[in-house]
Amino acid sequence: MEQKVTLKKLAGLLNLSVSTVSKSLNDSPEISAQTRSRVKQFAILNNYVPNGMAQSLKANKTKTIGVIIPNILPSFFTKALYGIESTAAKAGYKIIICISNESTRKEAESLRTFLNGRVDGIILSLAKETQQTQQLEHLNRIIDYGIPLVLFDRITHKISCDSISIDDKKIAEKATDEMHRSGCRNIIYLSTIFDTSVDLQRQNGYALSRAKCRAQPYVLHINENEAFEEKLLPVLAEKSVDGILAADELSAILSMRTAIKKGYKIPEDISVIGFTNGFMGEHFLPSLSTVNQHAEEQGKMAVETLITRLQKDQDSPTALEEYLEPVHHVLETVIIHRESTHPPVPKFSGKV
Amino acid sequence: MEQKVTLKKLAGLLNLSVSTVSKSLNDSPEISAQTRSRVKQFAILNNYVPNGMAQSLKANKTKTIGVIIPNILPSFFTKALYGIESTAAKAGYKIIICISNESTRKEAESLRTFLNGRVDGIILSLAKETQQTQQLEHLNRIIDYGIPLVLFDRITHKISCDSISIDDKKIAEKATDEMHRSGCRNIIYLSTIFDTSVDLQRQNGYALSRAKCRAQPYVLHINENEAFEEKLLPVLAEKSVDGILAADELSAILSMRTAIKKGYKIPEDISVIGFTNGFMGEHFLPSLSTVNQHAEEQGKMAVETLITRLQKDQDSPTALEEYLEPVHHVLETVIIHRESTHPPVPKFSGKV
DNA sequence: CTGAAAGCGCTTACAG
DNA sequence: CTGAAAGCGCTTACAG
Repeated sequence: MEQKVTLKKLAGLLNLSVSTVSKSLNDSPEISAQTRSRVKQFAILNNYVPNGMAQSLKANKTKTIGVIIPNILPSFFTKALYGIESTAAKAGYKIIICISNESTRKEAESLRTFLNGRVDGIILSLAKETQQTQQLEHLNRIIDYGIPLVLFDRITHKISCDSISIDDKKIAEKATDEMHRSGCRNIIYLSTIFDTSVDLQRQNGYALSRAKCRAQPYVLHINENEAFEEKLLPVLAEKSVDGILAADELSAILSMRTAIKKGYKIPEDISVIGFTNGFMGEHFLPSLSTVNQHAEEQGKMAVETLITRLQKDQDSPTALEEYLEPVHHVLETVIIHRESTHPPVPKFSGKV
Repeated sequence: MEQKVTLKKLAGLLNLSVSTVSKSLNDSPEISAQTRSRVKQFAILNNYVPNGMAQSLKANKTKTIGVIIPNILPSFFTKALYGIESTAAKAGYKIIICISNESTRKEAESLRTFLNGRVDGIILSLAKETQQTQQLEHLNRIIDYGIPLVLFDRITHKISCDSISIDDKKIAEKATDEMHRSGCRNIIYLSTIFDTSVDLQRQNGYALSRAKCRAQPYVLHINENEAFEEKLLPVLAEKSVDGILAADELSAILSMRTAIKKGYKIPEDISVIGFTNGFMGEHFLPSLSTVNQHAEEQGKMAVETLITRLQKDQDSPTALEEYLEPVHHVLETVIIHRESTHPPVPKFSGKV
């Protein structure tokens, strides 16, 4: 391991000034073509790599994005992260990732460390606890600080920043409608992610659909540490359930598993629609009909929105920034029909 | 968004020198207790956050770790990343993550950007292409540069650095042995990650076990874009397959799925053991018996090993470093028996 | 106990 | 076309 080679060292060896070397490497027209190429060759020869910390300090930007997600194991977040990483990489940005583990404290801590100038902007999906308690001071601090923030999936409109989401309410309503049209009469809503914004929206959409059919909505919340069988099976029996809208992939799979083990047939006895389009649902037997949340696309949009914001900040004086309204991207979603539901029945279109 | 508050600004407002303010905030005993607390209070009042870039530049360390993984979607890597993130966070390190997408070029590019001093050390699992072609120059460059590198899971011993892995050969042999003892006679080896180090090791272990039974090994490689049914079903029929050792979770699930759809019963007709302990295998019907690769633990060990190395580097003069031999941690693994295999038959222990 | 100065490795107006 | 100087925001020997 040799001593680190710096501009200064290069300059010494070349008998040039640090400025000239720096300008040459940055291809400044100020410097003669000859010197430029000489310096560049010499730099390569010496394995020179500019110090990113010094560059960032000088330029006051880091070309890195801070990403905070509540959890990495559900495939929605894994895929979103993939979308974020690949889009950021293409744009020349690095990503620093933090997992809040659904805890507001951890979320706030990660956010605080991002105040130190290591990231140009932040992409975040809120922790369950944050959405439950609505403690948002740590987010507002970031905004006050002037660090661009983009929320995705688990968002809030109580703070002023860009966001990416899907229309959870609308698609949940549609999914419930479709199950109803295919013959399901006793559809329940099942969730393990209760009190998140997405859960609430999906629940609303579900309730709306039920109301249209003058059916009583039934919402079942199961904790991750609770026994699925114990909570689910009594409900299936009592309510003669023939349709389940599950707010996340895991609970969709677990309910199919539980039902099948008990002797129910899917979709003959019970139809199931889940959220997120992950491997688990795709490869289960029967494969899961599901709302495609476009996880990767959400990640991609989050990065693009953030970068756009960063560029605007750069162009316009800080005062102008107040005029830049937050943008809220709502992605179109779609239901992927697979084996856990009956074939979809077309909507009655007599009116048209 | 106010102007950023710096030491200089603080010093101006307090009528103190920058040095005194800096020392106070760092609780230097040089400064009187009174001044210290006055400065600290004032700093909090002004929402002062030290600039991390400047600190890193000065200290020549960043408290961040670069992580390069080939792919983020397979649950092994998702879980490993989780282990890395949580362990790093506990130790006060941030992680920058890059996904090589199994490409040597991308791996090398990410590695090159890590040369710029943004990370203190690197954790990496090799891209498939890198393992196939054995191009390792980009890794050696990192070593020459003196940046500590820890390899995990997909490792190589051709470069001199720390590594974390499991004994893939031994556990594959054991898994095959167990299927044999439970009555399987025609066990095949199935993989979609061929030519990785782990695939080769598992194949070796499998072959060893087959040899002990004087049985012919049969290795089936399927590409991700190939139709699973077309490749697998003929083999199942021709070879009267009654056992499958699958080198990854996805191919284990896909083979169960394919076999079940064709009318085979699992484990009655065919036993299946997979690798990685992920949700998909855990919740499939039947649930998958699998080798626990301790993904999270590997991630954790990788971070701990790296941090140990960083501390050694700090303590010892560079010359001494040559004497610090690489350490290779090989984690103990275990087979988790679930529904895709017959209950394990105890090993014949007459010798004891 | 406090402060002036140098330096981490860069970039960039400004002089010559 | 080249270079000296200032500065990004910190820390830390060294003086006083």
